[in-house]
Amino acid sequence: MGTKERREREREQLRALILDAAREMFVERGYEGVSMRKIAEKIEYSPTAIYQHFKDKDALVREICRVDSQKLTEELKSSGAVEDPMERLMACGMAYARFAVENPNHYKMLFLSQLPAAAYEGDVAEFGKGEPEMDGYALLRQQVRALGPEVFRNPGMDPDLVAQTLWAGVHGVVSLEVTQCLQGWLDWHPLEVRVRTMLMAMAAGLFWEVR
Amino acid sequence: MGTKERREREREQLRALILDAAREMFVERGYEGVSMRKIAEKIEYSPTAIYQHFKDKDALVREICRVDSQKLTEELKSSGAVEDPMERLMACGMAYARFAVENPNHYKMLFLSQLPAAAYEGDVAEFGKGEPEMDGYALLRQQVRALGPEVFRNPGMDPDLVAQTLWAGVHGVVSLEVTQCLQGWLDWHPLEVRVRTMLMAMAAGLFWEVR
DNA sequence: TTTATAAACTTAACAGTGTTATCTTTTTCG
DNA sequence: CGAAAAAGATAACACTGTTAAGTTTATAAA
Repeated sequence: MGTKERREREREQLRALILDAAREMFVERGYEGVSMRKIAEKIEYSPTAIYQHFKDKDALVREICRVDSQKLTEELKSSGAVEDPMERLMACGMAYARFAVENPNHYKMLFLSQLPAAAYEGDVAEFGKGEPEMDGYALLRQQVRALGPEVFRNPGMDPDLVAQTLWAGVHGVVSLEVTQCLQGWLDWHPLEVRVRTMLMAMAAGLFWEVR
Repeated sequence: MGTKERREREREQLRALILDAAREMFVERGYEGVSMRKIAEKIEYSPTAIYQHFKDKDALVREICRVDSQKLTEELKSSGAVEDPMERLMACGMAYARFAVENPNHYKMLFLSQLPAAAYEGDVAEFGKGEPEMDGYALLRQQVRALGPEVFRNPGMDPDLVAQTLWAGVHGVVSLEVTQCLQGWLDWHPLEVRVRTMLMAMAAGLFWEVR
């Protein structure tokens, strides 16, 4: 009588197979560089088989992003080991930047395309939102709050605004890096220097008593 | 024998026609939303006619970007009217952000795709000095230098690094805006608040005596 | 003016894309 | 067993960027 369970399990296995193959290919060649047909070829199924598990290419990519953005959150959580709240925040920013340059195609799909926007309209998207364990932004906000309101240069400033500014700052540096938009005619300082400078500048600008 | 001149002029006219039609369409629908065939249809030529003026779609987009990034530089130059160097720098940042949100598709093509990168590889020498983005960046650097070295919190800091950090900061805010990546996931503060906060934070972090 | 030539332009095609209607095969269950 | 359903494949549609080959048109030479 466990046939139904087995069917369900097999279905899940194929879904996982698709996701794994697609992930690998997207990581290597980016969104545009991967076609449904090539994914199908890799897993030795017909292209239509994929459509029984994902509505379309975007839904597939979105699912990969959803899962992998949790990996980003995991990376960020590694900064939790740092004692000092301010240094922890800096470590979090550096971890973020590291993830981005080590997974440029993932990063592009996550934060440089408008795919997810349309995606998160659905229901599964809300999954984990607001919980620091699963939501990278929530983690960041928590870390900002942990600094205590007394370190804010502007006492009335919303911690959310601070968090959003910090995020945008690091995002700005790494996104200019991963899309090598201005490579060649600008003498960029090394990435790590730029990230560190950005973090230091924002920290010194937003908070008291930094170094 | 002005026939040759006339031919050249007519050729230039068609080129301009293509550019204008393509620009309008790209502005409205973005890179992916516009096909060579649709451009051709709009100007009432066959698709191949376009290829006599531009090597491929990327070259066409690149040319549009090249011209229009000059417009960005013009916008930035408008901040020159402001007397105080620090306030001028802030005005420049606000102008940059304004351009981005008013021309989101242009901004995406300029700084959120890797098109230009691949483009400028071939003929850096040709573009080189007069490169519009270069001018925009040069303008920013000039404004940073105009502050004088005594306002740098870190006296030894390279003005280029400062300029690159400022750019990245504003770019981070507006790029998260134009790709509405995290729309719905996050309760964003209004864009203008975020840009202003970013500029204030970086200014306060990088320089002395801000407000 | 007629003709060769070069430029402009189009047609038709190639190889690819995401997606889906239709069909076939396989599996489950009464 | 046979019916029902699920899984999967084939073949097609309507696109895409791009180009080889052919056609028209305008120029320059004879």
